[in-house]
Amino acid sequence: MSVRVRFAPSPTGYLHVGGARTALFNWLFARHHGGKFILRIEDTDKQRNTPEAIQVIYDGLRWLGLDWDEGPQVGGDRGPYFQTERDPIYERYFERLRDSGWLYEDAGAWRFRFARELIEMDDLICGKVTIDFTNTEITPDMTIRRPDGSWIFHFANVVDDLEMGITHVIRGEDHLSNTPKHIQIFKALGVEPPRYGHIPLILNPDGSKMSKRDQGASITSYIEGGYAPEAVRNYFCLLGWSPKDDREILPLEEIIARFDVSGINRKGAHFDLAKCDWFNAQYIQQMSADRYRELALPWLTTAGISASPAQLDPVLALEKMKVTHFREIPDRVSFFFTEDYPYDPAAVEKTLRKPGAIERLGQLADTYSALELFDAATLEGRLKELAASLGVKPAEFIHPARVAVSGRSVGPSLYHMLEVLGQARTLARIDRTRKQFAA
RNA sequence: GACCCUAUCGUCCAGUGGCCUAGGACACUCCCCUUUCACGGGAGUAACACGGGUUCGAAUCCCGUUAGGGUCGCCA
Repeated sequence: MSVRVRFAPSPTGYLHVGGARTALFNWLFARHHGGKFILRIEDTDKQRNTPEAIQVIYDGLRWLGLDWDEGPQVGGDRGPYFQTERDPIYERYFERLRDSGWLYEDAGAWRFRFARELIEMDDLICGKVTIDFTNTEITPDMTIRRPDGSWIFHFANVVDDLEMGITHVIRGEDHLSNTPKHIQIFKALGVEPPRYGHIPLILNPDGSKMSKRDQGASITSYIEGGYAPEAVRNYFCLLGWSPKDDREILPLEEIIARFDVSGINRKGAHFDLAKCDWFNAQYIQQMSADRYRELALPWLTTAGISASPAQLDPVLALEKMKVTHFREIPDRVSFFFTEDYPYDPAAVEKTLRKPGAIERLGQLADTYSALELFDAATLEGRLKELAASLGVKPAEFIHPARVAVSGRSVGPSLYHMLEVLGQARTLARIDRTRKQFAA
């Protein structure tokens, strides 16, 4: 029997990291086993059910690279994939249950009469769990249909999993206590329930339950925060799962090959954005120039910077080892793309106003204007020679030069920065700076 | 409150009875590299929740306690 798993979010207007991680584990499970990953939208809560809220789910999953084999937008022969469109199916199962005596009416609502017995389940992650249904006080019967005819989650969820041929239900631990109830319905229907695996929840750094407002809780915050999806996905994979060999940066193909539900931890994981940031920086460092530019481009465009790949790549390369989030890039490289860059007042005060600084800029410009080869190594050699010949430290030239051409006291390696800037622009910038800050 | 799950450095993981004076990573501190900021390299601080068993031997198995989380809806 081939594996069929599903991610069944309800549209709430955002995609929670916990949900995304659940989707990711289902997806990995499906890909590992060559099965199907199905997306089903549990949109029975009419108030929150908006096109925008559903779009957020699509966007989040697609961003993380979690493509679904069946579901909205891609179709499939077990649809429809929106619960609001599955009424006739629920009706059919409802009648079946009612006619075989499992249901009874109570104040207009329909309730499912639990079998009063012990329900044993063998969870893929938590192991054997037994729930005692013999006490009606502790486990009262369950409503499955409201007086207005609408369906309760437990019922619709079970019917959908059954109808869609779901073989493994991998979901958050918050459903662990619900599962025996679901198994009861499967048994009443005379159907073998799927295998269940409950993954631990993701907690805030302080151990509290992560909710909407918490930092890093929403997938949108990663999309808008300048993260590389492959980095975030890699970090999420390691939240509750590991390859067992201490490696952390892993290519997706390898994760798919090694992923296994039995390797999922039973302990809730505290979310650590600092580590997620580290993954992002690592991925950026190891990224191809094309991918790096591709991810940087939207940020540059938004900042009003437009240039050809040929112009962009050398500049971006200068910052590759320093960037943690793509959103930092426009600010880091802006001075390359305008001659009207601002001078940081603190840098001016500390460096350009230093006695002799402007004069040294003139000496450096003289040296550099004579150069025929304007590459980093030459630039460094000449600057150091110049400093030595005048008996001053290279820093006396380096710092003013940096401020002169960039307006800042921090930035890329000076010589590489000048090489990328080119001789003409370098000399023009030094010249203009000298005039502007001449004593 | 009842029921269920869980319990190794601050955090994420490794560890499934002897290889553990507990390993890796993030974060933090220090050093090196670098006359910027980073990257990189090196070093360091830091944990088996507690109490009982079982065993020649326990982080690993059992019981209890404590703590954390989850579920108890005509929400999903």
